[in-house]
Amino acid sequence: MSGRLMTRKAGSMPQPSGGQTRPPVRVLVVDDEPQIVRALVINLRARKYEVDAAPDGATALQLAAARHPDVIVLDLGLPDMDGAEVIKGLRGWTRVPIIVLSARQASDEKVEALDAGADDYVTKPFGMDELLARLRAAVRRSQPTGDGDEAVLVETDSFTVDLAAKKVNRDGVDVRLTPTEWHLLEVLVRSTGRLVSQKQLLQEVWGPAYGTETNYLRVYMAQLRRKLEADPAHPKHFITEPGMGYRFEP
Amino acid sequence: MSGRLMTRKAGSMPQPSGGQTRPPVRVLVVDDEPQIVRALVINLRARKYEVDAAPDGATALQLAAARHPDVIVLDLGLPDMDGAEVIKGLRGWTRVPIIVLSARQASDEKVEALDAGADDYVTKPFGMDELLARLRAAVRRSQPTGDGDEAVLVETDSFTVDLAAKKVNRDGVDVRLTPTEWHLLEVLVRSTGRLVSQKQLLQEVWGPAYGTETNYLRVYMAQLRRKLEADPAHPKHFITEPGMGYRFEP
DNA sequence: CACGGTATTGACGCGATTCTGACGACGCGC
DNA sequence: GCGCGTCGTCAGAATCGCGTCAATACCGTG
Repeated sequence: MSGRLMTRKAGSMPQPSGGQTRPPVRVLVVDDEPQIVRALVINLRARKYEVDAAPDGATALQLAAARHPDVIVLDLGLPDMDGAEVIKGLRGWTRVPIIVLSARQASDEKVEALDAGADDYVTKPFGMDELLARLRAAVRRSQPTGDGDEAVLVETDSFTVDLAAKKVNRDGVDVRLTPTEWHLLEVLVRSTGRLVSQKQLLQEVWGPAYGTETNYLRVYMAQLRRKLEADPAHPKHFITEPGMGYRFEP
Repeated sequence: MSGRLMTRKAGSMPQPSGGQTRPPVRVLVVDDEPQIVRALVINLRARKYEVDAAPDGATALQLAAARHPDVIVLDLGLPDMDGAEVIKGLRGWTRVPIIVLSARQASDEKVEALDAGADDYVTKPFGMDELLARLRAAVRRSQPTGDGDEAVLVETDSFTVDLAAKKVNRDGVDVRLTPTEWHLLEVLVRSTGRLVSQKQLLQEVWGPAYGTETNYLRVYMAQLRRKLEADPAHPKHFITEPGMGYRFEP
């Protein structure tokens, strides 16, 4: 085994997304130098990114189409294609963030790559910390655009919840909910299918100081059911798990 | 430094937006070194950007709130505030792209700035061409999110809002609105159908420092309704969601 | 300096929302 | 069968938020 690049910088580096409960982020690394690829793959995998690698432009375009990465790290000195061509090939159909790597310091090339559609440009040799930070920035930036106004609709057979617009529609008419009712519904819907403990619900909606006032839950759960369930006495979507908590089922 | 600090309209350089018929892009330059500011302002104005400048962090935050720039160029070595503080102050209420300038090459500082919410990091001395390219990249990136998917004309049964012309027409006659009224209407209309929280409204219209002065909202919502609603006492388009915010419905 | 228009406050009444306690129903273990 | 704990329901009381009005401060213009 060749000498690995141990670039793990200890705890000094803040990593906002935590790395633990972050939704999986897929990275496509495009470089023809094996040692660079290896270093990147090791570092990225260590930080729980899903990593694909491509050694040339053709493979890169193919993998990008097949795997739909969340961000692409692209070296410009590829054997088969000009870097700008790769970028344009990608930009023809996707807005995925592209971070360009290059050994050349020349300003012209930076301008060309950026204007071709790249999002960022890092010159080699680069600090792994910096690249990772730029990668985080690129991913963070694309989050709202990527899925900001989609997948916020949750439907059941009797009503529809729009988390973005904060609207509930039932039989074609909007249902008015009070702030507390909304908050409660939101927490439940965000954990669709999973059990949410009473303590967790109370602390989410009423604040960390509340953990035992289960009567609040009973009152507001009843109001939610009255407003949303077809038969409030026999709820089908807001399920009580006695002694444990509540569960929302679509 | 590779580039001169002179405006070079090089024909070879692709300028996607054309430069002439591009919608006006507002840039906020934050730096305490007058010569840097001057160079940037000259170059940006030559390319038809609208430019504001601030010499320190406090002014920057204030101007950002007042002028709503499309992109911010931020020097880290400000006299009054730490750079990361400025970034966080901005990120508290806006996603405007931030390009950080700094004389320090240190990787730590780059990581810190990027993780605080910056979009890009350029070290001084920098090539003007490169900075402009990164600026174009930042603006291009934010276009779809910024105002890509919203209509310029919004119609209701009693009035029409033209966001581009900044005009409201009711019963064939234009309605006069004060700047604050416009700003409020604009924010609401840009989120047509969606609920906008009072905090968000306050921070968008009055600035990031305002988050609790809900009486402002009450006063100006009343004025909007009086000017635009058929029956101000029973609004059909400017809906109050008690305890949560307001919603514009067509 | 006076003036008109605009923005910022403060005060008040009313309706809606939240809190709270009481009661009965149900399931479960003994 | 009985006691116990948990849940659902209800209604009154306390609180909060909103719309409204009016007074004051601000600011550029003539």
